[in-house]
Amino acid sequence: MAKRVTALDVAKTAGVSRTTVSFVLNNVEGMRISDETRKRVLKVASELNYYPDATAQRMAKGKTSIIGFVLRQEPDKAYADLFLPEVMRGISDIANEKGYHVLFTPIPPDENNKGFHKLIHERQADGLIISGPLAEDDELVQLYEDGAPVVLMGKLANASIPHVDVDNIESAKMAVSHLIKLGHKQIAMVTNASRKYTSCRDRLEGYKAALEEANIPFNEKYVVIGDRTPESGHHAMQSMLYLSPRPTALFIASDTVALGCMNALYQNGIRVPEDVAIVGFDDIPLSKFIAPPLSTIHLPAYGLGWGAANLLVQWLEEKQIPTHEVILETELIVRESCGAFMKGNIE
Amino acid sequence: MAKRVTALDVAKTAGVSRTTVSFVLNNVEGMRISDETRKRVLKVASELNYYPDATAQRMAKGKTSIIGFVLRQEPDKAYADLFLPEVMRGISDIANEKGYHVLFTPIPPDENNKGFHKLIHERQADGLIISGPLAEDDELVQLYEDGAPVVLMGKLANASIPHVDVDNIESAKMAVSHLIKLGHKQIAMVTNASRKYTSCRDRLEGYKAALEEANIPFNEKYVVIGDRTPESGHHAMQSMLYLSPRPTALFIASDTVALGCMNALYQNGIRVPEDVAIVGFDDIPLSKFIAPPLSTIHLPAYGLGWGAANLLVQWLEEKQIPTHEVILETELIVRESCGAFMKGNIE
DNA sequence: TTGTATGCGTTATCAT
DNA sequence: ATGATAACGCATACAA
Repeated sequence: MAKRVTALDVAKTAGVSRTTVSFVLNNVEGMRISDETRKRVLKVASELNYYPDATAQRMAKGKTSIIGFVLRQEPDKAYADLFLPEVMRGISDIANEKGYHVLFTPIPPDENNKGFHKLIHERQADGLIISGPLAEDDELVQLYEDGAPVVLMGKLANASIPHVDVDNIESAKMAVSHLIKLGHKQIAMVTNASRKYTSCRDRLEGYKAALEEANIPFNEKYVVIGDRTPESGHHAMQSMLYLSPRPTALFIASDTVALGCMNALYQNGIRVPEDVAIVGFDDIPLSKFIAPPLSTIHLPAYGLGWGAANLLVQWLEEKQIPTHEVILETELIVRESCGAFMKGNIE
Repeated sequence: MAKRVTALDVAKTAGVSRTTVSFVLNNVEGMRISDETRKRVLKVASELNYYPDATAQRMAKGKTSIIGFVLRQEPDKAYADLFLPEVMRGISDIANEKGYHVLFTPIPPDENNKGFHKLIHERQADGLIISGPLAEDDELVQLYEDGAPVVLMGKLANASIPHVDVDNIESAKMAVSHLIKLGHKQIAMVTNASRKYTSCRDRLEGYKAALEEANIPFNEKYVVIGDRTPESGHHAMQSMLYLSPRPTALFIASDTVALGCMNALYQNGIRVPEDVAIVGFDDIPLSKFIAPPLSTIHLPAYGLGWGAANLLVQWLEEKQIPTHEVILETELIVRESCGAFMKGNIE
């Protein structure tokens, strides 16, 4: 590879000092530089194909202009979740706009090395977006309390770390209430993730709240743990087939998991929505394309990524902790899997 | 945030010089350092919570230890493709193992700024993995010829840039031949992407080759362009419904696109595989979970990411261009959508 | 075995 | 308006 062109080379060729080059290229205010020199410097820089060295810039400026996106899940699960790509798109868009780069880093929850600390203390990134925090995560809280710019997607129970989230409780309740309104009483739930994640706990709580409101007794046997993948949904469903009475409706707190559930039903000749009604959660891009199209709770995936990145950048630029909580709206999307459009039902 | 702890702080507290600290922490060979000092330095470093500053390290070492992962697609399409996450997992795994970080950067194909050059010349990364190259991409070729470490996922027509890929022609042929073997003669194709991408051209070529081998005339009307998203598949399918004679089988060169096609069929009451047989391409993780489970060509998504990252790291470490071509195996996965298991068909 | 001195390519502060 | 120079934190060749 050709030798690097430095600012000094530009300065020499243009017959000015390094400083002047820096001023021109960075458009420093107040420094009135003759139009002629300015033009000459710009011309030379372009001719020499000069690009400032990012590392040196970081060194001098004391900031990396990198935001880290941390996935707090086992890699196989992190990547199976079809929710992820849209989130990344949201993050990328803001980063792009504000001149940041995105470092992508999966850190499994069981890793005992100090993954977060390392990222921040080594200055790999100026700040972190943490996706899917555990309900308890001391290391994370510690990091925040040390003053590190950390923003969450999802929330942490007992800490006021800035975060972007949806109202998981209310959204889950909305889904289940819809099923109740359609006349169902035996409503089971498959969770989106293991119980150690906040999002799982909250959606479960919403499920319970809806039942309670309708005076339907809660039955522990009607709750099965799904864990982010279609495979886990398939498993969950299998175990539910032998329940008696068999549920007439399912609230599945993740569309990705729901795919696996529906597959298990398909294999067993159980029809959706005729034999069992389903409402999912997330509204992943392909929910509308599967057969039958999935009724679900729409989550603003792009918005979550966008919002988290925005919060973080704000923090970094203004050097003070931004709004602590941003809650985005969700929406019930009625398609076919819940049976609302079947003959006999209104609408 | 607490003031940074530098190597100098560690040296002072331990009562040694900066150099010694550096030697101990980097385990430099040949420098016999007394066990006692070594231990003391290590202890102090740990007590002071010292982490070397990555930026400074980069500066001194002249390398960033970052590999860039570039998506050469319109963002909305890049993220819609369900093939992506597994690729990223493959890249992350290698990067993790070899001590690299991954910079994630979508660069739309129509962008006229020199996206690649910038990344390399600014030294944002030591090398780049480019996903989904266009058939012609002068800028990319230029970069490679300048000696930049660039590895492709997919291949470029007229350049010998190192790449990891599958045999798209042969794989597509395998898919179509399977449909022919099942007795189909009216076989249409929906492409995976627009014609400017190499992968699209090659899969189309494989489709033609299979037809030719079976003496089935090629019909231009039977080829419709899909473009990475379910939406595009839905569109493509709509336009195909009015074809006469209507195809009895479909080769869809992307499972993601196939989802949209199947949805259009579903809406029109056309059954798969009874009315139309389908073979997809990619074997995205959820292909086995949709209804009916999708027969498809399995692509080693994880392996492609892993392989590309591996090639790049090799290049960076050994400072010479690695093997120019790595071709991974594909496999026909027979599920239900192709109708091979229907009554009347053997197997 | 350990310490000294220099370079990496910028930015930014201070003179001129 | 422009130029000299320090500072950023680390690695390393060289000296002791």
